[in-house]
Amino acid sequence: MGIVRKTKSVKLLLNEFDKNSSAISVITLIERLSLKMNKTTVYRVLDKLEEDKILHSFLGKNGYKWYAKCNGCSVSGHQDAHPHFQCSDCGKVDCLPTNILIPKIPNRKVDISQVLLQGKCDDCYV
Amino acid sequence: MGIVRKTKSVKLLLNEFDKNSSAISVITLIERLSLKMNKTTVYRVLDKLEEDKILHSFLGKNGYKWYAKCNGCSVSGHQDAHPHFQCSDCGKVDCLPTNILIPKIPNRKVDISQVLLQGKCDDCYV
DNA sequence: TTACATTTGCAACCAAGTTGCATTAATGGC
DNA sequence: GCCATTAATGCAACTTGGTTGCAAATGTAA
Repeated sequence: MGIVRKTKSVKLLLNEFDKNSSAISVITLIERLSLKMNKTTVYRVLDKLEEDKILHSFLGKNGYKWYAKCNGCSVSGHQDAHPHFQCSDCGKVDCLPTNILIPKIPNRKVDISQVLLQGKCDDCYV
Repeated sequence: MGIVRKTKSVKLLLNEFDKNSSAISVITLIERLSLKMNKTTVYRVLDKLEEDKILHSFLGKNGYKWYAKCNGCSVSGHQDAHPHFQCSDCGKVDCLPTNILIPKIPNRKVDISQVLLQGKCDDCYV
């Protein structure tokens, strides 16, 4: 049903994404907001923000859930074909503005494509 | 250190991949072999088979670990740039022989690229 | 201000994967 | 084939990301 009430928890979470341009893992959010809200609330609010296409989620390298602000997504059409890049050194994750070309797969209908690239980011690349 | 001894567990696991051409989730393997070996052993043997490049692993749609036979991988060079396809209906996962073209990303060094496509497979596509 | 549905906190739970350690079983040398 | 060595296994307990049920708190429309 998405977000109905602008509660303190919703504002706190949105604020985290406003002050940070890259993706944030749920684990980090729970840790960072541990004094201000319960982990159950973190999970539930993130769920709703994703329903409303304000955030989108994906899985990082260990299967942990990450969230990032949606850019150019509407409730009707969620545009999540962009790849995500995770640094194997510092663990940071970014959404890449690039668009990956997924070739037609015979006998299959592709609905979702998830691309996770791993390597060294700008800061960690010596 | 990889596989050193050809134990019963190793043979049983390899046998599962021989009789099945698509990828198998660890969960399925543990379930299927529950009478013949412990889940700890399943995890440990799979680890070693991956070290030896006999199997390769990747994460399915819920972050669960899947394994599949390596094809054209050697201990020196592991070729895992192929995408994986998971059916959203039956859950089956296949390695696709296609090769995805990952564009150069500025300021970043890409070492691993993981592509998970989701949709309807041949059997479930009405 | 009130009423009521939505949201939250809490505690208990679930399940995938890991760890430590004592026991078992491959393997190489004889 | 037998034995000693050491890798591999089983087991039970644990870790941890994520979920659930329910009572209490809180946002909002009237």
